Amino acid sequence: MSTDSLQNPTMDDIISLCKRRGFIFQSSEIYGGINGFYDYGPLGVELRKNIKDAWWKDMVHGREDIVGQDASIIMHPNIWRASGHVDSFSDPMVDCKESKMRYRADHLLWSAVRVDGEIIGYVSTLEGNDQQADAEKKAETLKRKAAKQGELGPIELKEYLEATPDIYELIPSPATGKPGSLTPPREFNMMFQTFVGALKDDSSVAYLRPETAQGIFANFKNILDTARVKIPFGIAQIGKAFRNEITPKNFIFRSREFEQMEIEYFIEADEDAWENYYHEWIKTRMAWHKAIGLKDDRLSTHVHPKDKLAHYSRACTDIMFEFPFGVQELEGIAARGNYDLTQHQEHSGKSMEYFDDQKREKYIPHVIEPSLGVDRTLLAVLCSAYTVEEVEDETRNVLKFAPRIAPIKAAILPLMKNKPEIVEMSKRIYKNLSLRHNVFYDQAGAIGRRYRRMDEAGTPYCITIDFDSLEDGTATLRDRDSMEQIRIPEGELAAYIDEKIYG
RNA sequence: GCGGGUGUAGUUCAGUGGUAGAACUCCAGCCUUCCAAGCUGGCUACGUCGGUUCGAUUCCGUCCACCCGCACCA
Repeated sequence: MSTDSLQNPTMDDIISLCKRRGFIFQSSEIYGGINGFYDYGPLGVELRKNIKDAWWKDMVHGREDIVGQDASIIMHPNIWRASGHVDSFSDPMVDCKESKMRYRADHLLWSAVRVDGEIIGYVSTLEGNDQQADAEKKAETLKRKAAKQGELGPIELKEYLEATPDIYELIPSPATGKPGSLTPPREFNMMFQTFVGALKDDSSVAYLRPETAQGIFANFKNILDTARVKIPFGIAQIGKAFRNEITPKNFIFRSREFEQMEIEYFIEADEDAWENYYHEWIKTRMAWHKAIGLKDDRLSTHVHPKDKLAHYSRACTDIMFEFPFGVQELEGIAARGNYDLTQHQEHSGKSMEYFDDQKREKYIPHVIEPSLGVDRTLLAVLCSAYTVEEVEDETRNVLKFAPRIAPIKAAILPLMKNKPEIVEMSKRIYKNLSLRHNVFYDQAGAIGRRYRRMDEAGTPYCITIDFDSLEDGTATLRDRDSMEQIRIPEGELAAYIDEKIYG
């Protein structure tokens, strides 16, 4: 039987399949949907759970140096002041009414233009390498147009936020070069707000967490005191996070409610210690992505240039995946120094220091943070698994999931549904296997059709019971990818599937 | 937020100012010893609200959602 892989799937292919087979639905669909939210159906929830379980098993259970936790979604609002999210997540934006361009207010720079000390107008530019040169050039032009003689004063660029309201309308739009079209800075807060308690006032404002990481830092001391951990060690967490994105897009890739799998890995505070851990984590995480079935040739890394890093950050590498809509970030691995713990020590007034028995000294540990999106990973898994093959002039849709993360591990299919003995044996096998795996029983339709149904659900094994089974106690086990069949005694089915799933 | 496009069955698409049709899927039955077979029957749709009209799925507007650009993405 010859098989050929056809071209890569488009997002439409993926979305349509997700809907058709019950992986992912638009949230609140019967009410017209809600932008940026998605629901997981019967197959989706299994796939998602398996991905999370694989991560937890490999990163927590499979390692002696990492423990888990699960912090609440709503936490003390001061956590988000300490982390910087209250300030940095509310980016003030400026719109140009003329050109319809939108700018971050801290990226839009301006300066008064003085000739012999007298203000003759304003210039604006965008943050960038040549911002000063650009502004000075514009100032020259302005001076020439105004036909002014005299000495041009120095151009001192300031952020738009530093302008007073009466100056907003004098600053020219970078797009049009003319003043009068820029709006005042407007807040776009990315954190969802709610109120804790019955009273709706400023003192009861709380936030849905925009990341899970801070819940780990906030519990650092508790875990240090109870879990008998020693540097280096990590705390892992899987949980929902919420961001009120301006523009959610690309299906579940950027949604407003999503789930993260994060580790804060605490290490010595020496300035030269972090680099080894950092590179080790990049390797570990990259290997994990390949192990759950992401296509090797679609994975890559992106190293953040030093000048783009936050001031506290030592280094950051993203693991990228080639989605149908482009190469995008899957996971970020950041060396964050001890910024977060230090911030919480300052804001909470509680010590975040660790006493190192070996070194006989106290320090605030540094941290490496591998942070991964569950939904993005799931989408990458779907993109990697989706295969269209040509089989004897028919096309076959197959999701080639690694057996470990496949939603359904095996389907039990009686070859005929109107032969009681075959049905009885099939149900017995189904019941047995269902004790340890998510298996599926299907007796409707021709056998070929049932195989194809399972192919599109990504089920790695189909077990078929026929007349021979009644005679010799074996069943046919059909492999999803090769479509080849072998006969296995009923009693060995469970062990065979175990072996394939867990290695 | 802006510009453009789209919205009819589970999916992919036809079509109409007099309330709709296909293919595949799905369900039931018959048949069938292994890769979407056949036969019979069946379920299921005009995104929302409003306007025009005797009558709107169709024309117009609104909202919602999706897609493509732009901008944004700690």
